[in-house]
Amino acid sequence: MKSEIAVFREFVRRKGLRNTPEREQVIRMIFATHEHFDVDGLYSLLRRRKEKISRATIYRTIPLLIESGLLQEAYVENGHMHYEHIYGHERHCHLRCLACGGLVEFAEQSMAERARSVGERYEFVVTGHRVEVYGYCPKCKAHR
Amino acid sequence: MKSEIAVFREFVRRKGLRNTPEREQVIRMIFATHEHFDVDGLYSLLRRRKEKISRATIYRTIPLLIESGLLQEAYVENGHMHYEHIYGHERHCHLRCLACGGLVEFAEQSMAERARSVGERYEFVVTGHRVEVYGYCPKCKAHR
DNA sequence: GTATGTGCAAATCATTTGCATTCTC
DNA sequence: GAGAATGCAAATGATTTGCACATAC
Repeated sequence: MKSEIAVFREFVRRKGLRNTPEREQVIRMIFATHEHFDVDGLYSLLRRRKEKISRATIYRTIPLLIESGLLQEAYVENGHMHYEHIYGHERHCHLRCLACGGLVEFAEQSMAERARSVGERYEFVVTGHRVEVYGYCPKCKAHR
Repeated sequence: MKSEIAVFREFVRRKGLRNTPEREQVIRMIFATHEHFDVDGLYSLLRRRKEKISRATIYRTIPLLIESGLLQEAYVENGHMHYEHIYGHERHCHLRCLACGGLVEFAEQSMAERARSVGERYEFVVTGHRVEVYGYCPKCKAHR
């Protein structure tokens, strides 16, 4: 299996774009973190590692990563988007508590299968899916 | 089955809030439109009907509608949130084309069942779910 | 060498908020 | 009558963009 960087290099070449050290740093950092991130968190992480990459570059890189299949939007929280890397991972779904905002992840093979079969029914080429289930977690449902 | 307005009135009473004609207009308009909407679209619709309701009121009403179970966030498009009313409807899922942005809706009972069963596994009280599948629609996949 | 990418700071745009006024209960 | 809700306009905060300089191919 190709590395994320390799996938991105190929994508960039195919599109006639250019690869840069900044973009590769962004990719490495994204794949070094366990899972979700937002732009500001990523920016801080990069700064802490002494990488001088601007927010603008991060914002400009993200659509490329999505288009190349490395990344997907996960959910909006506190008014801004959160992303998750999806290359080389089992997809997971999110279970969100509406009261405390808590997030539980779960892997659900059957969701992925259903997503694919629905896509086929509409003659789509399915590349991803996102599932969010909400309700009240054990702690919060007790408080109601 | 109670009307949306009745559900909201009860919610408001239970929370010790107040009902207002503005809120009821918002609810009527949301349930009069077939399905998805965004704040600006709703605002324009209301204006066209000569209802003088400010954007601020719409923004302040939406969280109440979500909490009362009438509405849910559907997806982010063009940088802003889109909502869908969910009371008295079969839930539907979305199939999105990554190339042209096209949206197909589908009802998928099995998704709802899986959502519920996953929630139970984590001892959540499940109140809703959101599924988005993406890929390339028949027209766009041909162009690649 | 040329087109693309980067960083910065300013601009944009959705959403939120302070405040004076109006309205529900 | 008291606490809530509304409308307006200003504030906020995430994201985008113009531009001058740097860099990949």
